[in-house]
Amino acid sequence: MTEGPRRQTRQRSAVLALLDDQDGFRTAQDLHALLRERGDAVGLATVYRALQALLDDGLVDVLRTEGEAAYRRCSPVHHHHLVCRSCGRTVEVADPPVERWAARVAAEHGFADVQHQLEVFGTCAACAAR
Amino acid sequence: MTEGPRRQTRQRSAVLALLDDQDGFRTAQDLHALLRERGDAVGLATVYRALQALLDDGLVDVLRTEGEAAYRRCSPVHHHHLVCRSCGRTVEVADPPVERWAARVAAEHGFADVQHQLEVFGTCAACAAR
DNA sequence: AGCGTTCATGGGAATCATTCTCACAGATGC
DNA sequence: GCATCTGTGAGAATGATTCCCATGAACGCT
Repeated sequence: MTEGPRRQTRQRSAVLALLDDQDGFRTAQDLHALLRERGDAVGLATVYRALQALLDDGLVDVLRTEGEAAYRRCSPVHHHHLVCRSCGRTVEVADPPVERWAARVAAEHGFADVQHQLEVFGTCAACAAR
Repeated sequence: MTEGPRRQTRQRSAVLALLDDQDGFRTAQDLHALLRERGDAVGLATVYRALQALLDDGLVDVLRTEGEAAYRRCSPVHHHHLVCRSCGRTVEVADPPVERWAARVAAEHGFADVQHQLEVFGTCAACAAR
């Protein structure tokens, strides 16, 4: 999963820095447009490559719902997200019980080398008020 | 989510019948090819429309991982999947604890109208043996 | 059964995200 | 500074999904 050594370039730093400023999940296309606005333009293909690399290194999370994939900067430890359906705001949450539950259920069915992905969607307080 | 009344057509029945015969998740393209082999051909666009309708009615589950979406016939009650990474075989599992956990965590952060999606991936016993 | 309305179909074009190609630029190591 | 080798970028290519629209088939009614 973690690939060999990465070369540090202006473009990769730009993508990561931009992600740090974002609150919720952003698509590759969004990031590309934002970078262009911001002044330090990066090729679209490069944005995709940078995101793939960051994903391999566990520095971003990906969310594939409808159509396009969305990325978000995240802590490198395992966790899940609470995502607002309407504004995209996200909260990282840990879930010890689910970890154990997943491992147990998988074992019961003879599955090994287990991973899981869990996303919780809802409407956040701010959006519900509207 | 559940749309208006649906018209019952040969094509929709064919898609649903085919899904009933499948074991794991299948992409729309796969289903289209299988239907063609089987004799009762259905247009690709129609396969997509049928799957979308079935999805709205809660009769199939969708899995969006890499590239294309995969669909599978499922029971209409809420549940999750244990999916073999290598052969695609799936097992439906219920998870009362996660339900409660998700609801509680969401409430703590002021989120309402909560939904969640959880998939567990692993290598099934048969595939691990190889 | 006949009929009209309305929704579904299909095939090819259109869309859209993502990946590939390849010549060139820049990072890294010495 | 230099050689090497990976990263970049623009556009083409790919591939899944959706749109368009003329034709066909359900459904409700009589």
